[in-house]
Amino acid sequence: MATATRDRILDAALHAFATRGVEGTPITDLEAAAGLAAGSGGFYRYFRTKDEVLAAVVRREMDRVDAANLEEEAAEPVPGGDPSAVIEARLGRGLATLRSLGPLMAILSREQGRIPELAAEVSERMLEAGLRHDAARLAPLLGDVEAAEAHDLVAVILSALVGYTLATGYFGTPPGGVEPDRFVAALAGLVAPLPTKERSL
Amino acid sequence: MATATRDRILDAALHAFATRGVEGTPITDLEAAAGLAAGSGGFYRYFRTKDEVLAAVVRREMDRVDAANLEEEAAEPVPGGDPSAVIEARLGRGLATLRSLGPLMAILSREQGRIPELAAEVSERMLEAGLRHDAARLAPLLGDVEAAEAHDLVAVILSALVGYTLATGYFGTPPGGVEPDRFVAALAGLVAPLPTKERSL
DNA sequence: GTCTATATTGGGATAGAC
DNA sequence: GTCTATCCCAATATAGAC
Repeated sequence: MATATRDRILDAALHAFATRGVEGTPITDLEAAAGLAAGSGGFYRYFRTKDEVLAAVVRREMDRVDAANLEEEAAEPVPGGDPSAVIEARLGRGLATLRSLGPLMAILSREQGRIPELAAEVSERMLEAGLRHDAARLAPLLGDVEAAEAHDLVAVILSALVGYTLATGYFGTPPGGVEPDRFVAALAGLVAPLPTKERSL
Repeated sequence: MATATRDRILDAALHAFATRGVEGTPITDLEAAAGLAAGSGGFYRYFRTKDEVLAAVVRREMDRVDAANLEEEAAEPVPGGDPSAVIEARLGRGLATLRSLGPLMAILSREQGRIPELAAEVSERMLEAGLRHDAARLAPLLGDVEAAEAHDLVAVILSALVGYTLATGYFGTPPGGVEPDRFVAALAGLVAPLPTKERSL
């Protein structure tokens, strides 16, 4: 099985880059973690540079999450029922998705603008596309809220989820000691009281 | 003036660490930016290692913000008036403070848990203390909201501000293209409709 | 307090055998 | 496809003159 080694390098890189950073991870370590002899050039059979692995790792994670999102949405039941319950459920799933992206977010946090093309790609695929998608799904749930307002609202909600996830990752403990369930409940408590379609009927 | 050089090293380190990371910044560069000859050991007259500069930079920034916060609060007028206007004004100031912390946040994002003691110090001084402080100031504005709810609520608000600031810093553009004023307005629009003291009277 | 010069090391990358 | 061996450079850190 030829490419199994390549996948093991990617697995090792995802974990090592997230915990110790790209600069902080010698290629030697990736070789060792992938079952190659440390210090041998084995790595270079699969990637030319460390940044090439980085890009491959990031793209593989994005693909993985896209696929998971598609699957999840296909499994989602018809959206009938109490809009505020729908909103809370969606917030919970959104937070779970972000948490599954923990290692990727840790890597991006560290690398920041070092590779602008990669940052732009992530911004578009993970942030902006998700934002448009969520705004389109939220709007029909709200009554007399303009589309532009729904857009800003989703930006606020997404920022809250991202900020919570990042802060938890940085410090190892959630801000204020607020556990995920309570966080989602508090956020839903802010969003749900808006005039929803049910109530405005 | 003996310590002027030390301050210039700190200035250079704050900027360089924020943009290129600690690992990505050779001590040589700090020397050059501080007006010393690159490659000379001039740096070592003031700091023993790069991590020692890092800690000094982080603490200086925290001190600076603490001082600014104290000053700002002393200048704040008596909180009479419309609670929702007070809330929006506070959110705006909170976001401005976070943006002034941009370089520090960029540094912390990159370093993550590499120096746990430093991370714990920042978590307590910048996040947890601010959260307790804000919760104590928000609670009297809200009517029939429990103290525990106010606490969770402030965690959500702070997460939103942090997420917005970090995302803007990472990608160079605010999430969804929502500019700070509109972001604050949207967030205030979520918080202000809660039962405030004025309305419940 | 700052310089020139340099010792030293860690790690990226390659050549060529197996 | 993986190994041993090695080249090479960048960057930390020090010694000692000025």
